[in-house]
Amino acid sequence: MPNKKIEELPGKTVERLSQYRRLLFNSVELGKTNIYSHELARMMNLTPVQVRRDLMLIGYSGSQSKGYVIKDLISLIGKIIDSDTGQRIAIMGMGNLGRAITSYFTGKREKLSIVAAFDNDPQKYDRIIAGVPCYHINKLKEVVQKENIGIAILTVAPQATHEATKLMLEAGVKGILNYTSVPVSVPEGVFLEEYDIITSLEKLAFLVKK
Amino acid sequence: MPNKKIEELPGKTVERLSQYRRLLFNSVELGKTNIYSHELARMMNLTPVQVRRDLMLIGYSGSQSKGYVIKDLISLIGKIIDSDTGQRIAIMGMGNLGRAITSYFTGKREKLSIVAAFDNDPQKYDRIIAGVPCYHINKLKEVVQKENIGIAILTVAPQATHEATKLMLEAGVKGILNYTSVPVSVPEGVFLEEYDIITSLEKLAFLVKK
DNA sequence: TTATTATTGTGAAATAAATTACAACTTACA
DNA sequence: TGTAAGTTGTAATTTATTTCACAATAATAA
Repeated sequence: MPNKKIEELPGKTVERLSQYRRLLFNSVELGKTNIYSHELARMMNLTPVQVRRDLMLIGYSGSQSKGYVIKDLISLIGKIIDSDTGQRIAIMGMGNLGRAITSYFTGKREKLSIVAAFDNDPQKYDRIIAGVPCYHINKLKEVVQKENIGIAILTVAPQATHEATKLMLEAGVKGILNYTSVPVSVPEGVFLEEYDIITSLEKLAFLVKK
Repeated sequence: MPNKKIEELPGKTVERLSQYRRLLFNSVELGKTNIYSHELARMMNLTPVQVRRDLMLIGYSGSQSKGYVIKDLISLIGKIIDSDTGQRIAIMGMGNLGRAITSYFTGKREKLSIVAAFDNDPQKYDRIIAGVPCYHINKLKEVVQKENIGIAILTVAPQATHEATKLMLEAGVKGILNYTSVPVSVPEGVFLEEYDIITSLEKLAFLVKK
């Protein structure tokens, strides 16, 4: 029976679901049809019980003899984490990192597409970069609304972070993925994920040093 | 009084310390000498009590009237998270993402430096890219040991992830920052941080959809 | 001097996430 | 048939992290 409160899934579980699905795609390509919790666990560097608990939370049941049916599981994870209509994404700042993320990402997910980029460098706007049309930021609100963009990825220079965030929020995006080194704030109802390379490296350096 | 067990700081606290320090550098440049927990909290999108607790955990005390002394705090955070001798880092895979990270990072931290890159594309190895010497992977072990590299950043293609990890572990790195979309495993005593763009976006899309 | 306000420091409680322990089921096969 | 091995599902516990509640302190102004 599916969980009554699927929207209350732990954040960590949601992250792992995304990764399970990716590994399951690979397994399908290798011709597998079923998979055990311990196989998924080993691929992800987790314990089998963690895998089973995550799947329990989304209401999926396997069989004791065959484990989980891969294609059903892929499809259920899709129902839970994908938006029905697809999510449209904008990338703010077409520097090295912006371009790298755009090329890396494009075409990887049917339900998630980067449909616009913004920059204020004349070398960049009014052309197509990494397969995505790049606009001057004075067109931001118009494009975000016309293209129905719900998520923004920030890859601008540190000093431009707050202005970029402000523009995106005014244009109405509901989620921000911040890759700059500057923390940002968002109002109630908007979601934020922040990943900063320097922080990650400093944390690792701390752990290694101990 | 400094915490007896500084090496048992919560991981989240370590991450925030890195970010506090960065914001404190900015504040110093703006001419500030002291700062209150609520100011730091607002800049980081946290509660003041969380800031105070983090500082408590590292054994730093402020004053009720003046708050915290910025330069002392910067220096204490440095003592805790920086390695005395500095940490040397290698980047594995000089594609778009590898180059973007290298250029973004270079020179940002005195105690952390990217000193080598590895790739197996003849267009890339045996030259300097983004300011860093790039070697063929058959020189990996030699260079890692000679350069005393303790941390590796993985930015290779998905299918190369496991081989890249294996080589780095054999060469003796103690920390891996994995930016590929493939989960990796590390043995006891090696630290791992994983950040995958697709997972982050899928998580955001899930949150936005709710 | 005393009350008021703003701050830090921290024990205790609440919340989030991972792990343990084990019941229940299925298959293989002695 | 019975039992051993391997699996899933989940309650209970443990661990990690955040938040609440409030005591203590310092500065300010009545």
